[in-house]
Amino acid sequence: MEYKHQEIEKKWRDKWATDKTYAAKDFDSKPKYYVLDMFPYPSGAGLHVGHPLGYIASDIYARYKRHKGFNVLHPMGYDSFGLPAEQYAIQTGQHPEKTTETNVARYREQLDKIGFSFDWDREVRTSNPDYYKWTQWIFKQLFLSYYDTKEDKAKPIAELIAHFEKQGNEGVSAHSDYEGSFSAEEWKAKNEQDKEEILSQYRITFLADSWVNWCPALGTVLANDEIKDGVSERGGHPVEQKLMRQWSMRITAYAERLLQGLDKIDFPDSLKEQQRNWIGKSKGASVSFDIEGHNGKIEVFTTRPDTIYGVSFMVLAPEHQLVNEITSADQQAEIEAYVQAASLKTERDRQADVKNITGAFTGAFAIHPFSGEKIPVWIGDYVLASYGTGAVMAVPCGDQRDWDFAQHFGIEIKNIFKDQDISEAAYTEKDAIISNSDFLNDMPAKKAIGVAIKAIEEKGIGKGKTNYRLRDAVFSRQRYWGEPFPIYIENGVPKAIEDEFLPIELPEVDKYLPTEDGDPPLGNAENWSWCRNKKIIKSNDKQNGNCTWPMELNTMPGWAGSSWYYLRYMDPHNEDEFVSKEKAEYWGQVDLYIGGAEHATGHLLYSRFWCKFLHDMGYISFDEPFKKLINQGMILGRSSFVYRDKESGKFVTFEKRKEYKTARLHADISLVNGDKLDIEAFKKWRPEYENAEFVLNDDGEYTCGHEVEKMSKSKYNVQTPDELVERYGADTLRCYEMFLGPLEQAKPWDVQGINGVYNFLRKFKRLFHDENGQIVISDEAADKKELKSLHKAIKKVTEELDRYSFNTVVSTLMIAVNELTDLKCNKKEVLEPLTVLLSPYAPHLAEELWEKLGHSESVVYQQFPKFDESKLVEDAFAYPVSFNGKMRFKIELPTNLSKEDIEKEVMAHEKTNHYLEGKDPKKVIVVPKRIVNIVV
RNA sequence: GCUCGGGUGGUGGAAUUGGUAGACACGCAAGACUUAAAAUCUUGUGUCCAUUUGGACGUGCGGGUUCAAGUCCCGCCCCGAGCACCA
Repeated sequence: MEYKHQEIEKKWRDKWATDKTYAAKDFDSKPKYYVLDMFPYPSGAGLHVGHPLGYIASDIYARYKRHKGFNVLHPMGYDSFGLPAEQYAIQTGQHPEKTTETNVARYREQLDKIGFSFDWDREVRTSNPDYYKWTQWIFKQLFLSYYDTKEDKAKPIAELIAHFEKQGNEGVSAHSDYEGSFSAEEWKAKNEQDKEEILSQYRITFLADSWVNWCPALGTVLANDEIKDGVSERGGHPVEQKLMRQWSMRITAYAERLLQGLDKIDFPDSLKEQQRNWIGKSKGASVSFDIEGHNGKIEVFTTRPDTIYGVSFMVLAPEHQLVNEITSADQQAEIEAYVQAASLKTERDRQADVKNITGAFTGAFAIHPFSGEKIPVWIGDYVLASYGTGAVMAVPCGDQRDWDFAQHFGIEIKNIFKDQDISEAAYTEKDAIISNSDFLNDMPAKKAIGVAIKAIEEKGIGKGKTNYRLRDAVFSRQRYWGEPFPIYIENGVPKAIEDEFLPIELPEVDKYLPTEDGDPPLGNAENWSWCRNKKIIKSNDKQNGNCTWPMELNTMPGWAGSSWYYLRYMDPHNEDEFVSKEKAEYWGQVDLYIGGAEHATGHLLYSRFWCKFLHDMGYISFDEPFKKLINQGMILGRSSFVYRDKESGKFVTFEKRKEYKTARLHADISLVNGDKLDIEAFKKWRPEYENAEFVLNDDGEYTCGHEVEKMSKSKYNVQTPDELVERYGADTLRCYEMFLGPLEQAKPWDVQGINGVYNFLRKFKRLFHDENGQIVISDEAADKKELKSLHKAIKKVTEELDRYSFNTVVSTLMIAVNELTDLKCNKKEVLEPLTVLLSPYAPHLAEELWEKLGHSESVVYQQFPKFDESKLVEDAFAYPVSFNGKMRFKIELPTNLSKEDIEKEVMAHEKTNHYLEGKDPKKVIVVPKRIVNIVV
């Protein structure tokens, strides 16, 4: 009897599409459940078997929840703005939209073959104007808001302006870089540019000159999370620091809430840890040091104010503003040379150079605020301009870097720790007793921190302060294929374009490279400018020249569209709102979110940030987007290698490779079966191998070497799902990908075991048929053994799915099928629920069998079978688990029995009696729930 | 260096709260059906000792708690991931 998976799967795929079987209903009496996948960037390479892993898991869960009576939202879309399509456009001139269209079509085709229960009517694409209209709109809300630190939420900037007009910036509690003060009159007297200069220091998205990561090779700026090890994450190009006028997001305003919010969401520990790390909260104090002979002060941040008497020098970052002012004449040349050298170093050089201690003395001295001592002021690139205040008070006895610096330059190292030896290294633990420190003497360090902060505050030289490592995120990119900003620049002042003109659609350009003036690609668009009559002029209308303002030429980064897409799925066709309040209220948070761990500090942090903002503005009622997150592990490729003798050019089998001088070459995995090379296929693979010669092993075969690597085209180790779907069917692929191991774990792809899963499905199908392929389903009542098998499976599958253990479910079903096959069970009473159990994993086959059972309605609408504990009791048995003067028995019994019931059960039970035969049970002791101690 | 994971047969991996370690599957071996191969089916498969019944040892290493430890506690070793001049 054949398992015609292709036929079956096509039939149901078509039916589901026609019937819109998986459409999610807005508003339903059923409870809602929202299962989301991280939407893909549609790349030209298509899907390999690693991509659908997470989608399969989420699909299984979505189907399970439907069976459990939930109204499930399970959508899919595309993160379709991005670099590859643009680079392809630069090379070929093909519009990225076209490339994207093609790739999306291919993705869709591949996805459809795997039998996902997506509600495709809700598909979104970030590059679609109907979608990015709302990305632009949200951007505007951010632009038109500031963060009130007293109410701890974002508020409209109009309220801040009203405040300025009434009483200047006095009494303003806002997250801002602005430090000056002004009265209402002074505010009103300012011109528009000056006002904006100040406002931009309050806005949540703002345009400002800031130090950014500039990647010359990509021709764009990058956010911190787009840089790994000092080079761009995409392409690995060097990155340098540059002062540029750029859009940024004041995510730092949300640092504390982003940190606190982690406690109420169910994310993997490692990911939470990464976010905590990224936010990098540290508590301490800011302290100002006077400078001898100068008005300025050096402000430092320290986590160890208790060590203030250990300060023996100060270090400023080379970029620090004061460096020029305070440098003495005789140190001028040295300092300038050092600053110059530091500015030439890329981020990467600087990191690589950590062990090299460099610095220069400014010639200036700071005054110790307590002792009044003169402290030399140095500069050094181990102090980062971007963290804290860009200056540190150096305490060599308590900080290893300071210690190294002092040692290197022969600066004094004071010891302020009682009984600690600091001759070889700094003592960095916070458990020392402080000494040589005046009023802090004899205090344990932890106590001294508080006392020191109090003293600092009383003296008016600083205050207790919390610092965050998190930086504001650069929001503009010098690229074409992204969302245009809904912004024009009027006399140097950025202004938001009214909602009625959104979306601002991407203009056509004839080339996708920067302009000759160095403007971003949008600078190539003709008449890309804003007219006072509030329209982008389409024609080359010179006479409007005096009433048009330049448009913002940057586009938004990739994470703009992906920061809120989960909301759009709730209401994808709404033309008046990004999501209606009612629908956002109904669908609420994403209950289960599945995706890769690589977005830990990017997408997952930005989405949380935007969610909190939209919550603050009253658009949505929740302030965390994702309730539970699972990171699926990467599926790695198993590369195959052939070994070519460098002299003869012969290919040497793995066993004999050491006898020759060989070079290792990747061989396409489709030419290899169980490490044995298909020699004929290999010869045909590439023309240059046509006449290849081989040194075979003793069995006359060619064995390949192998290694586990990332799946990639260039390694010839890519397995596409398509070929497997064709050969084994989507149901097999789905089961097999789950069966491979725990979802979260990285695992090498190995097609060896797929036959086992395929056989399982065939065996499942065989329960319904006789040897001739005739349906044999019996209406007879199932016996106890059959029911036990079934209910064991129901119990386990339910428990396993409830704890997201997707891999073990397959085994459980296999066991059930094996048992029922042995029992020759063909009872409808058993097969019906069993089919529903199978349905999330192998939906096509389940539908087919469900139909064979005589049902006209889809199996999708069936309730998940309920576990009946009493069905297990019948077959309870006991066995001895240890003998040590006392005999103990483990007995399988329902867990809800009382101690007395268990005793009764044990005594009454046939098999127990069998074990106890000839013995006289005296006492039964219940240890844990299901374990019974019988003392004999 | 810091933080978080993780070490179980030839392989992928099972093992709720401590309770028959190695489920399930792959691979391998033997057998059945075949002229033969493939496919399929049956049986076996942690290691060691024993011809059998059986026994001993076994979850990275060393201790400990317990009637009972892969699981809990203490001390190490190794692997993976993330962060890292963050003051």
